[in-house]
Amino acid sequence: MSQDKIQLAIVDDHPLIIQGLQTLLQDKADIAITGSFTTGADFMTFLKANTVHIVLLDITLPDVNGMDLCRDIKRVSPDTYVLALSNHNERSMIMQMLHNGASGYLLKNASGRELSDCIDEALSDQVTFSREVKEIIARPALNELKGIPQLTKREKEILKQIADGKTTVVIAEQLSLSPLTIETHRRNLMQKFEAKNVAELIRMAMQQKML
Amino acid sequence: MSQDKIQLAIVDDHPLIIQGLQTLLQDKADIAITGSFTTGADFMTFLKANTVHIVLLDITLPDVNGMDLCRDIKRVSPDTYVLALSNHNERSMIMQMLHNGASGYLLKNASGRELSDCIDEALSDQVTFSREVKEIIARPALNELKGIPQLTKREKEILKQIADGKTTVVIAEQLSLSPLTIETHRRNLMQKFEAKNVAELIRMAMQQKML
DNA sequence: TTTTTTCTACTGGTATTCCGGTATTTTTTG
DNA sequence: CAAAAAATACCGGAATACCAGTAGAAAAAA
Repeated sequence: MSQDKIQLAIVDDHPLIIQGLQTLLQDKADIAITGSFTTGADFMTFLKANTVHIVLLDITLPDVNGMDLCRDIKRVSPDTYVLALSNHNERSMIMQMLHNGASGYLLKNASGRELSDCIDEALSDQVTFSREVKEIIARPALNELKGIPQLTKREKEILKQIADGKTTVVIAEQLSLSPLTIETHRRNLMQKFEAKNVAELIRMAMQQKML
Repeated sequence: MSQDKIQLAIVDDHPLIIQGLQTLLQDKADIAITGSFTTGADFMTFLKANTVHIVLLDITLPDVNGMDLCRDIKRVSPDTYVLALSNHNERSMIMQMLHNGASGYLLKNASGRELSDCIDEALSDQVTFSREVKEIIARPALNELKGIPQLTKREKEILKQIADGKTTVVIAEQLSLSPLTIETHRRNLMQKFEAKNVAELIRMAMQQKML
């Protein structure tokens, strides 16, 4: 049985990507593409009735988000390797996918060679990344040193409320805290983003995709 | 000479997409893929020495932006049809590409069938879009009626300055206007966006991609 | 268990925004 | 040209944000 082909599935809502992956993987003699799917639900149905050794998973699907789907896959079939495919190069996204059981993370601009290597590595139970992703992971503090501020949990919470148009007093009431505390947080936020006032704060935060 | 194959080029920095396009277009007997490129510069070099009837152009390339590249292509080779391929579904982006000479605009989640149709249409000198893009173009006023406010020139100008953290007085000085005027504009902006304060105003504006 | 970070809270004062109006002039559009 | 829209400008006052500090308690990291 061990000489049977590896069963590989593709989940991606871009037909072009599916097409490209299929063509690329044709060359690999030991791999059989057992199915391709454009929604998470479709794939989950398939997975419950079939063996899938490895799945190439686009984490931005129309029906479900990649994190949840990944977790579901590992729950239904813990031995299936999940390779995340994505355009998102944010650190947090990568980390979340790994946390949810993914074996690796590739950006969609990865070369065919990289993809092929990553599949091999994943199948031999290694965690694997495309070149660009490795770079992102490599520099943890570098980003923080270079402008993008790190926010605490409370700060993120309060930032959202401010962006929502809530005043210091209202936020304080909602969180059962002193307005003075909220103000301190607001000021710390402004300092972190080097913003002169809330208007700039919100702009900065949104540009940095903190909102 | 008219029974010669159509020369088609692909410009995209995602190898997977190139792969997918190539596979897809294999079926079309009258089309020859004359080259695929991952940077705008590479393609321009090629274009200057070769005939290209139609180019599938990813408008988010690492080296140059799609608008400029499209304009350059049409300048060097006015008879080359440019089909823009993109993930961006913003109206303004579509319009800009058309304005710069593109024959059509496809989202990357278009099906192979759509792509094929669009190529045929472009080659017969029609302007062509994938289904989703058509929808975006179709509703011009619909958006405006449904929440997204129309801003006047002045309002846009002042909105930008507010987002930049400038106060009423500073903006007034810069525009040689009374602070009271700026305040009126700010208030009108907040009313249009149904925002309670500047924080919410900026969030709304950015979400609506007015900033 | 120290040390550091985060969260909490304060004083006292200034600057700015925000509100509810009103109104003239200029520009655009039917 | 007349009507509508946009840009300009004003008053007075209440609410809120912003500044420059300081500091204890709780939680997280070393």
